[in-house]
Amino acid sequence: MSDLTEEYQLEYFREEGFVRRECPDCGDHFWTRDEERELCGEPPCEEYGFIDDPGFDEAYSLTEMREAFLSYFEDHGHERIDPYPVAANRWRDDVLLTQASIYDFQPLVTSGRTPPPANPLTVSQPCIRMQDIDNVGKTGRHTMAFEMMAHHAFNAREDLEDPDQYAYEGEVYWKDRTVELCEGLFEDLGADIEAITYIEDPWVGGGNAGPAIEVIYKGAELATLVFMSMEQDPDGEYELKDGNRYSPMDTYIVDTGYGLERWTWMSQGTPTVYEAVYPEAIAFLKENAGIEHTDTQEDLIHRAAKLAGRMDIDEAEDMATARGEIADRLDVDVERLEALMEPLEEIYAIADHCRTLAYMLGDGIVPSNAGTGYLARMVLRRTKRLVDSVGVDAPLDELVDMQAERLGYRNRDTVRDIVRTEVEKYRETLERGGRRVEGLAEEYAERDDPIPLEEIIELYDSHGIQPDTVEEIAAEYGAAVEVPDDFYSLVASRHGGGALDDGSEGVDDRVVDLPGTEKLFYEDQERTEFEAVVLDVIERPDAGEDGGTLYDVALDQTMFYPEGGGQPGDTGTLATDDLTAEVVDVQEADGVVLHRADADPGKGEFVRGQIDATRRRRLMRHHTATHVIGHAAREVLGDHIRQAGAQKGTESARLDVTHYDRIDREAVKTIERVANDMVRENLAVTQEWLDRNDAQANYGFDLFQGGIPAGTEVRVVTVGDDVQACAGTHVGRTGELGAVKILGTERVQDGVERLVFAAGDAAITTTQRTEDALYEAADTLDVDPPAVPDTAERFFEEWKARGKRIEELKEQLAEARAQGGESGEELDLGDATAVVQRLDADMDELRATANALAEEGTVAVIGSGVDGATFVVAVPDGVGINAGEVVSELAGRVGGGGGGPPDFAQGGGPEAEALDDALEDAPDVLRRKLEA
RNA sequence: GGGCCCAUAGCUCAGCGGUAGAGUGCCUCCUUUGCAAGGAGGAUGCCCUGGGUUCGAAUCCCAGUGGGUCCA
Repeated sequence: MSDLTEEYQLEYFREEGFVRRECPDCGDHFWTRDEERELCGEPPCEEYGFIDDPGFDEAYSLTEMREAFLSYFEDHGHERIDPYPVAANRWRDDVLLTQASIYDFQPLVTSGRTPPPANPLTVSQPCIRMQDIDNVGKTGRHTMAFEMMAHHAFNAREDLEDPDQYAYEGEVYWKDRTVELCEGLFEDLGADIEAITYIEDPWVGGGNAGPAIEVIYKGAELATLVFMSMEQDPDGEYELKDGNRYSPMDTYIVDTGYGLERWTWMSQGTPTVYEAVYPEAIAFLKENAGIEHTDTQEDLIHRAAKLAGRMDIDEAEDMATARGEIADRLDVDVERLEALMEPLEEIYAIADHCRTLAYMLGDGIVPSNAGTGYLARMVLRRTKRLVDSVGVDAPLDELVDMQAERLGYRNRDTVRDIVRTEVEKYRETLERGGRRVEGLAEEYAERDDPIPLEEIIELYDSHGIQPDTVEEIAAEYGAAVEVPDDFYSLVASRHGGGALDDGSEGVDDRVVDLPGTEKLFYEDQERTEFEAVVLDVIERPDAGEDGGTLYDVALDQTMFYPEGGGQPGDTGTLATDDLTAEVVDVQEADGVVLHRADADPGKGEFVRGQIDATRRRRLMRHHTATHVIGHAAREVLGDHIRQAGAQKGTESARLDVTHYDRIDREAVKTIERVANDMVRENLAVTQEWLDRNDAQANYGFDLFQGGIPAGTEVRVVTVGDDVQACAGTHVGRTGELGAVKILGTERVQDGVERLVFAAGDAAITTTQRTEDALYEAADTLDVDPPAVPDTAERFFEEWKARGKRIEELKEQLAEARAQGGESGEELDLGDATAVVQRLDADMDELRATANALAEEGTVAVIGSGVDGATFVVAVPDGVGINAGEVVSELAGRVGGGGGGPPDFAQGGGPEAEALDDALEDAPDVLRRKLEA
């Protein structure tokens, strides 16, 4: 077994006269030009040495520093590329947010399947790390949003037998050049390169690993140089810090990260990073919140900030303890320090959070209850709480907009609209929650009990109310609340970890060995017949719907479109001279199209393929219509509209789009109109294979609506102004759609709306179905279709009025019966009288009659033979008979049951024929109950 | 992607197998006529939709629709 020590013996270090040392404090090995140096230079071994003593020649703003970095690397042979969105889930499904520049190139570029946009390249990539959220503002150095400046080089081993297997070849540069470039940058900025230390710190992550170097200057880690060159391998020769074994890869990648904010901070030497990065925002917020400091206070803040930078808040779990220690060192009162620092910390956090929101919303993330949208919602709500707590009265959308403007976003109106909508939603949630808590607090305060933990968890988990909010409100009502320290892990335990089902079917070995199928459907989308050779037939382990055996037939070429991109696979037939096999489904695995058929045409046979042309045409129309609808929706609702999913069928299709509000009827009609304008213009639908990096550079990230495909080339489908990477089949011109009809919308989740629509003959069919329903309703009401709404309303109103009238009449009837003589025979029970009567009416009438009798002071036993046998028994006040018991006994005789309160009960059973017998026994039952 | 919660009068909600309720708003009258006035009376419900269980469902079960919320 070997470790990575050898990997750090750089030619560059030798030539430049570096020495390798071991830090006596932390034990790390590092390289330095300074022979006298003992410590590694990284906190906590050493302190920040740049506060009030900047490490570069000049002070740089964020923008200036970014430009200095990018142009330095441009001057040294790197191509500058545009940053990617912060929503990393737009090109990979394993993460939500972009947390490092290398995320831009995972997994397709790093694995060598897709070429990088340039090589070598430099980028300043906006990143968001939610992990640090609690530290933001407090430590002086943590930010949630940051830009990772980077230079990357993608190398492939030069001694490979088959260099073509990767999308890039040969070595661009490796470790020596990387360190040299890094040091050159320091020199350019006027740093004292003698003071830089390079700490050996092997990197492991996501199945890859390699040597890495932390670059420390004046106590701050300014860069990390990662040399990704190994992959996890049980038989690998290197065992690394995660306990796994690794072996070298064919590709090796220079992955660097330079924190833009830290470099800017270093150049200014301000007490905290925030003052260096957001000077305008902080000045604005301070003024708005009315925060002013005397010179002595200012001095104290300055001294406290320096100490805050030294504290490792991650380890000092408890903020209060950390604060206490700082107060001790400064020899001031903790309360005084806290009163001074807390508003400032909140303002720092607000500035950072607003920038985070600007990135998220500007890049098209729509707040939601799921995915990245949920993270955006969390940040927004947290920010709103901070803004309220510190007393800033500027609307949140304005604060976010300030950052969006600075970052150069163009969709600022939409961003503001989203923020306003979200703030309003949050307000409603708080209001709802507040009422709920008040109710609970009152209840428990009355009983003098503390509000149980279960309730607190329920309030948070189901209603989104923070425990401290509950405490606040509860205190007003004098109710106690106990929130344990591990509250949030208790909540987490409520969400039992569901087992991940990995949907990967596992590709059959025989399929892997087959050559990729030639896809004829891209060459001519109108053709429906073809001839092919059967390369292999694999019997499916699972039977078809009717129990018959199914076979996966692989051909050398095919017209059958395999399921993909929301378009179902084609159906049709494969015929030899001897038999015709029905193709019920078509899938693709590893480049091989598998025709799932109900018969085995025989390996090596010639087959004539015929696809179901009508079905295919409908699917094609719906696929093109999906692009048209998506484009129309974006035009009508805004640029944040993106595809969140799609499914095409023969009768209709659906497109899920990201949107922060319900799509109302008016918007639906407008989208429908715009879509049909596109149809009437009869736009050409073109399909071409383009170099992916060119296409991405031309059309931007919005090109990829339905996921990111691998490869050097992408298939691009253009419909008018709409351009998308798409592998599906399409009609030639939009005119072939005939008409597009939106059938409805539904909310899939918060922030995602589903548009259901139909095109062509399907649009006609579905519209006719809706019309049929209307005509039928009109026919029933005996009016013309346009009169249906008014008539329906009138009928409904009348129906309700009639119901009320009937109620009234039943009451009157009941009273008349009770007072009139027809109320059966009276029965003397001694203390009271009773009436036993059969009255074939519904339950309402029975109840009314029994009540009326009871009000007259008579015990009432009424039985009905309508719909089985039912009884109602009413007992006046002061009579010692339990109505429930009487009913229970009577109902038992008709095969049922019953019950109710002692003064009024009802019941019944299915045996109507036993009703009269039961009523005859009723007087006996009453007497017995009275005696009991 | 998963979990949990909710749907009842115009509004806010209670009721959780046995005659649909409260507060507020609304209408009428009285007392008054100043800042959330007081008193008396009254009207207002497909208890979200569809199935099921039951003698009986607003109430229990299942599905759907609409909303809320937490987690990854």
